[in-house]
Amino acid sequence: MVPLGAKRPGRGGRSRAAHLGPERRRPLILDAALEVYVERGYKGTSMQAVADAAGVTKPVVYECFRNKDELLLALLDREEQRLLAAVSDSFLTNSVSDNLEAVLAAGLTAFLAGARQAPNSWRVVFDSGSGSGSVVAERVRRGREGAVDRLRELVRQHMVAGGLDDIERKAPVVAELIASVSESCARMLVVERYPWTAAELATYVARLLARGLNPV
Amino acid sequence: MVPLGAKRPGRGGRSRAAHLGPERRRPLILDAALEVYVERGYKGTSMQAVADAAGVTKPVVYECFRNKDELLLALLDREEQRLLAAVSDSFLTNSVSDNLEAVLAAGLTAFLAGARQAPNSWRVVFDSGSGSGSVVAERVRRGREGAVDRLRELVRQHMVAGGLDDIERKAPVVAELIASVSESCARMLVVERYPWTAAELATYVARLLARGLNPV
DNA sequence: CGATGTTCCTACTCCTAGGTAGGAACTTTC
DNA sequence: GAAAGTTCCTACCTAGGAGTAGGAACATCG
Repeated sequence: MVPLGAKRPGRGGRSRAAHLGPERRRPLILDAALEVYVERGYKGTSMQAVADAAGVTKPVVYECFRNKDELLLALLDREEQRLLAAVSDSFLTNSVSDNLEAVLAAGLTAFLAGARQAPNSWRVVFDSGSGSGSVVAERVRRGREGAVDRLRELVRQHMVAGGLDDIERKAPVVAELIASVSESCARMLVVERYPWTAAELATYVARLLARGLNPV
Repeated sequence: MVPLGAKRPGRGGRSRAAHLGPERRRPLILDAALEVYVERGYKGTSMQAVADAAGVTKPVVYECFRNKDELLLALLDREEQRLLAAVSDSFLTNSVSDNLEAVLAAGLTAFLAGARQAPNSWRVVFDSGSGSGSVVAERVRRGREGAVDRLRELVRQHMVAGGLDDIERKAPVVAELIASVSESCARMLVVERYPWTAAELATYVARLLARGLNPV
């Protein structure tokens, strides 16, 4: 009906997208999805919006991901990997001892430095909390739970070594506290942009926690 | 998708709802909305679902609240009041001194007891975080921000009294930490149902924080 | 160049959820 | 009991987003 030529409804003023195929297109779609997700949140991340941001039309997105859930889970996977990679990087520059404060400081520094190095990844993984619809939220929850489980074991060992009482009840609490404090610190740096470096904040908070945890 | 086979259009098998009028109906709608919100989350809280839960049809809901945002904001207001009332109640049973640990313990006990006493209110106010669409999320954010502001002043005073350095940079961090630790504790009690009483947990955590904050 | 297979785009369908119009049922008042 | 005023319900409209069918543009290979 309308002779293509100028531009039409779907695309703004763009011409036809490059001939890449699903394999090579997929990472680009994820990039676009990340961008949209970060600046428009879960609700604003429609398939149409992602397609637009990728300079492509919806069916192309659907050739790369079967549906919206798969897209978002794939995004979550990728950004989680990125974040873990960044954390690993930072870990290598921090030697770990067996004293609680040092372990906390090193781990927290790595975590915060990773978050600051890949802020968008951080937002996807941690700022999705409840908002995300069912599937994504559930995955985030499981991921966090796994981290807290490991943290709890670590805390328990330190408590045993320190000769504390009532460990079975206290360790889970302390692990949760450390987790939420870590997330809170990351939010201060990434979202609120407090004027601290990752190492500074980690050191300060680790000392605070370690002092509180050590027996009087 | 919906197997509306045996069911009929609007109401299931219910008769006509009582003749109450907007004024008297409004609180009932809020009750229904709370119930739906708590068990189905933000996304699941459609006007239809609220109407069903209230034993009423959509237009009745719209006579009580102009639109969905107004409904949810009204709900947020009401539950926030409930929560504050519960917190005030608990405060009366805890005398406050000028020593940091005692102040923290008293405040935290009140907060946790309030959360446990009105768990559904707590969920609406604190568990809505990012999920809620724009308006509600924004209100929650502002409410939290106000609380952190007050907390920061309190922390600053204590730091001044303690003769600490770099207060302008540290006070905001500590205030944020206390806030997120408080929320984390409330989640342990209300959502995860850890086997602690409010007072126990508050005392334990307050000691931990106070020790960490006091100068060596 | 023409045939073949891939990749992309236009143009739909379907469905959900917000929101509304207008009439039916009830209550109150005389 | 009938008129008047409320309150409620049925039935609809609409926007927007998930997901799809089928054809147009491209690339590649002969």
